Amino acid sequence: MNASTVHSLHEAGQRRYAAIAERLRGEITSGRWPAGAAIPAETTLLAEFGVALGTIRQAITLLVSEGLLERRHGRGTFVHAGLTGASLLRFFRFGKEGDHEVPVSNIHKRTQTVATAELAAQLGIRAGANVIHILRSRWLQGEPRLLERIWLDAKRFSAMAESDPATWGDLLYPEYAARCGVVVHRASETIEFGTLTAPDAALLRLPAKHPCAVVSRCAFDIAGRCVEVRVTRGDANAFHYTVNLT
Amino acid sequence: MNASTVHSLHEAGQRRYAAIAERLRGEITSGRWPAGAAIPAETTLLAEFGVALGTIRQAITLLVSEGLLERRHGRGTFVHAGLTGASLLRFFRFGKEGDHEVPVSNIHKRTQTVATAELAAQLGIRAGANVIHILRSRWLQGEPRLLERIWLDAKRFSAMAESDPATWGDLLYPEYAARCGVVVHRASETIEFGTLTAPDAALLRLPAKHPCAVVSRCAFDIAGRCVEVRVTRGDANAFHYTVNLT
DNA sequence: AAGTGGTCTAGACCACTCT
DNA sequence: GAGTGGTCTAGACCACTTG
Repeated sequence: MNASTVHSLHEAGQRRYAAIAERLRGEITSGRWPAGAAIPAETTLLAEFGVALGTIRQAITLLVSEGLLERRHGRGTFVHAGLTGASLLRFFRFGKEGDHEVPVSNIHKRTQTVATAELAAQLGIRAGANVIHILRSRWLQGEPRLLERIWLDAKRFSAMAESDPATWGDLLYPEYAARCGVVVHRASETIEFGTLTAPDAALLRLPAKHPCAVVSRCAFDIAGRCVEVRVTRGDANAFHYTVNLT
Repeated sequence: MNASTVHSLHEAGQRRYAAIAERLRGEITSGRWPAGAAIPAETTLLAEFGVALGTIRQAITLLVSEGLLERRHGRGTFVHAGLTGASLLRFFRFGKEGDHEVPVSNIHKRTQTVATAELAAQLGIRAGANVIHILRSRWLQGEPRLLERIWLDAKRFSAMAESDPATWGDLLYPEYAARCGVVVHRASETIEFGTLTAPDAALLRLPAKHPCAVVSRCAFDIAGRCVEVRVTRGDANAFHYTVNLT
């Protein structure tokens, strides 16, 4: 990391703390500072950039507010470790209220196919590029509750094509991190209602055309690239979703 | 506002900026500093509390991050003005995509009734207390799209019981602010799936038992008290809702 | 004890908004 | 030009975590 241009960036009208934040952001999004790792101490950065403590702290505070960094008092500042996925499925209501058991995964299919234009646009790859497609159901209390279709860029996730699905855990995001070095940092979900096709209904042990909730998710890495597209269906009558709005 | 205790609070182990923030929070949540009003300048507060600029700024930053204050460079710091409600209904998809027209309101009923135990618990009043109940539909492109049931504490919202509904605008939150001095600061929504009763279906010009999305909202004022309970129903096939997760 | 982030000071100067 | 919030400095000291 070369600090020499920080002051010249400042001359160009940019704030010093913003210039420093941009440099740190580069270290993070490029992966040179990997998820979960500690970044240099504030006093180290202060000397490296030749600025006052307050300026370094302002830069770090900015990245903390963006969710890229986490401060831990007395220990250091760390690159945000990413989502496990467990917190993203708290929305379906099955069995006991307040029960946050992770549903068991049952992989039905893992195939390679080519991206449609729409999927390619979402994943930021070219139409016709290879993608991995996963079909799985997720079980709670011995019953299939959710049906998930997942698409991944085959190039980036080659380890997911080569490894044995039986060795995967119930949560896929830790697998992405461990096997492919891809950390999911945020996600965007769209909720709609529909009805189940006959094959999907059979997998969920529901009648064909049964009403279902459809949750379409795009998961993004720390650099803001979409890395996974996932469509989840479940019984509409067992669906509830809570959101806080400001 | 008496600043004399700030340093003594500090002695008690609390941080100075936290003690100051607590004082400012009191001015806001009590209504002494009303929504939309400017608070004293940083230099004024600095002198009043006898602390350095950085400490005042840290206190204000805390309240900004809580959504209680808004900074405007060169103009001042203001108490958050509250939600209009327009941003809360961007989620139903009707007509053209990206169209954010505000649906026209049609009041069907405004009655006084008594709170059930559940409603009273939500509104923070005693069971059996008087509440105002409003039934209205909301129209877009000449069609009824949403059916809303709204409950308000009759004591706090007496102006909504006395005024002529024909004089209300399509958005109720500005009416609450203007007529009752109640500002909606945040809201919590739960989404579920259901089917329409015959009377509700008739008002929405849909067949009885038609699938519907049910959005149940609690709206909170700046002090965190629930001031409105609202249940909205609309055609499930026209529903979509997008959320960002971190 | 050493190292980390957190708080606080006192003061200078910059950038934006309004009159 | 006057008043507001925004940036930056140089340094002191506090609170938390780990070896």
